[in-house]
Amino acid sequence: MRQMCLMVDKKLSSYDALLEAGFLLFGKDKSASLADVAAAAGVGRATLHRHFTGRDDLMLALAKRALEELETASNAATENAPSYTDGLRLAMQAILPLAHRHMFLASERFDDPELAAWQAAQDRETHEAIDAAKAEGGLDPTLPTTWLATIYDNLIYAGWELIEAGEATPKQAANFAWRMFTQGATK
Amino acid sequence: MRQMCLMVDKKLSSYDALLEAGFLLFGKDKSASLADVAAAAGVGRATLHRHFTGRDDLMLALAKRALEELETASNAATENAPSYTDGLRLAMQAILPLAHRHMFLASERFDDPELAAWQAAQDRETHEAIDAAKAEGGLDPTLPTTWLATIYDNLIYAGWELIEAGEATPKQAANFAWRMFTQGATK
DNA sequence: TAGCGATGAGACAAATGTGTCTCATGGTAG
DNA sequence: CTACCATGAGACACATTTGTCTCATCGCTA
Repeated sequence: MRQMCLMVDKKLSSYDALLEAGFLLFGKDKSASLADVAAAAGVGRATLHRHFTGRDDLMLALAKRALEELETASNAATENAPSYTDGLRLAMQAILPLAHRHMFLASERFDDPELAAWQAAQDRETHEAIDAAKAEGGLDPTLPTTWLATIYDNLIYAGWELIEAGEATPKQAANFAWRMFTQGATK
Repeated sequence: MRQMCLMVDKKLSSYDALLEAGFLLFGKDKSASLADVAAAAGVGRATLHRHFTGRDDLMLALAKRALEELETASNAATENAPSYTDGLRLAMQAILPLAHRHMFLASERFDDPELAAWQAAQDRETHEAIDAAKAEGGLDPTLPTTWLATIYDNLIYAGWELIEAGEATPKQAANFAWRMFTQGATK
């Protein structure tokens, strides 16, 4: 059961190695022990506790890092998008391969105002993009924005499942998810 | 943290009450303790161990019960379906409200030949229905059946999320999920 | 009534996860 | 070189979970 060897690149700092190991192990099993995470990071158990007070603190740091990565990838992909509709497509393409890194966090409950505010801002941005895409004619304006946002997220997850199962390449999965989104959500 | 009172209808047998409690608690938190499950079932901890050898055995029983419920609901909904396409629609409608009962099992690894065979049979049935719907013209035949099956499942989950969030009624969610599926997957 | 079977309550030990502490080591900056 | 700092290893105590066992109780049946 134990991870006996290094699973994470040595070049990383202890802090980053611990986060990487967290994504790796908690992604497989959210109840992995902190000892396993430390071992996978190639650091001692004490060092984990030097950086994080405990499990909750580590989870919170993972959530913030995930949100950070998501935002970075999304912004980079959409900065030159010619339209909001294209922006949604490009963001989906960029986010899809990263989805597995933060999927295990979805069912987690965090009690952190900073994270909550950040997440709310992300949600608002997505909703605004969807509303703008509606105005552009890319999406059916009679469909509630919350419905479309939920579908958008779940199509990303579905695409990742296809990649994970070896059924599709990242490009194929992204194209398919986008096709389902636009064809399904146009009048 | 403990569940001090009965959470499950008294009319059930101990075995069924334990399964109900399992769906309820593991649905919220897959790492809930067996003591909590027993308490929620209104049953002593020893009785749980009289019915199940341990956590894995209980999880396996939950998986089998979930598959059973799924099959029953799906068969009842589709027995008079005029076409395979309609069958997929009716099955989606029937399965959607039950989805949350077995979603937590999706990320579980089972090592049971009976369950594996049963699950494979269900999968085969779904794939056959999708292939038949393609032949009927309801779905784009150039899309891989595995892709469509993955999307079908994820749209069901998305629909359940909408219900859970209070954003849509079961009927609305089912209609929306079906719209996304057919419009997205037709040529 | 007497006995049988299922059960709840609780005691118990073993295993695991967790948080803290100490000590020796190795690298780095002054 | 020397002092400092982060670290790995390991010891330790504590809490939780889990599996087993015993015993008294309750409902039902012969």
